[in-house]
Amino acid sequence: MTVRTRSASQGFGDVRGRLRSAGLRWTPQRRALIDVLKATNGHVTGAELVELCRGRDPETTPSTVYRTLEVLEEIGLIKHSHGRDGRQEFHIAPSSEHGHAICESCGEVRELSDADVDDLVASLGGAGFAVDLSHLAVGGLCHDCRAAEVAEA
Amino acid sequence: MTVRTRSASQGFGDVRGRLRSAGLRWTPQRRALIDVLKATNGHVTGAELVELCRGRDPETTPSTVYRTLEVLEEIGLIKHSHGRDGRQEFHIAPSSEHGHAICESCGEVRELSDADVDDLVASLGGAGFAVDLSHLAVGGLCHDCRAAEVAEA
DNA sequence: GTTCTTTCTGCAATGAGTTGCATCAACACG
DNA sequence: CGTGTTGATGCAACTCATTGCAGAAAGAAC
Repeated sequence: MTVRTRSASQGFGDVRGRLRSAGLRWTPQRRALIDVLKATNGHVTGAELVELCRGRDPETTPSTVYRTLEVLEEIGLIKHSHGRDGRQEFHIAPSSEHGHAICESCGEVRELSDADVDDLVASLGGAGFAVDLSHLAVGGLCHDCRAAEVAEA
Repeated sequence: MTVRTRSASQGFGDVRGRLRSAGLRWTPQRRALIDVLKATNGHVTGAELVELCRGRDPETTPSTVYRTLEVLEEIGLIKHSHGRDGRQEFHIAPSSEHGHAICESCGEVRELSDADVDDLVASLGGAGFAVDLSHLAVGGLCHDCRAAEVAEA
């Protein structure tokens, strides 16, 4: 059913088809947002996406952007999580689910490997809790920022 | 320096003194919020706290509540994290730091044990990332909700 | 108790994100 | 190509949270 490739941007090839087969529509606004998403590599906040869309079409309204993001998440094209300040961060859906480690000082995001979380997933799984890796966010300090804090003290 | 006890509510015994020794002030508004916090056991959102404070004093303004929460977090009395919807959740500071597993369906929150996260902390620590356990949030489905979803399908 | 310093409060404005509702337009069908 | 159905859009209003600023008041000193 689902074709699995390694490329994260693979899914962007036939968004229209994916929407249609879900009974959803292909509109200029959605096309614009997808173009914007294609052009970003990494993680973007909702507000940033609204701004970027406004760059293409100044008429863009936030509600449409956020609703479209919801839809795109439903069809598995993107994922969102929440940064340390509680703001949404979107990223194009990876081929495999993964969590994120976010530096609370500089905001740097790194992806968690399976090895990082295996034990946690197993431990909670044993307790009946099914972990949703895509929503796993670990706060902390990255190597550089920790070094900087130590130097300060 | 810091007296360590097992009781999470221990710290609430001398908030006034703790504030004073940090050059901060003891005001009616802060007293009200602390009373409210004492009365909650578990996790509360910012908005809920504002509402609860309004119950005691209808004049309460959000900015004061949020700023006081910030102060209380600075002196280590409470901690906050972000729920699956990005809203803040506050809880009285535990004797030991711990993460949370949040059910994305029913919102149930359970605390993570050290055993749950040991491997993750070690793994990231090896890569130079210092995990802040109090900000660790794992999304997923609790036992009951997972059973319900399976039954639906 | 009066005075002074400095923090805190409350207001008003702002930003991020969400929602209800009337209107509009994809797109399937004839 | 015309038409009808249904999903999408845009607006306006709303919630949660944050911030700048002027005035209020806690607490220390006298």
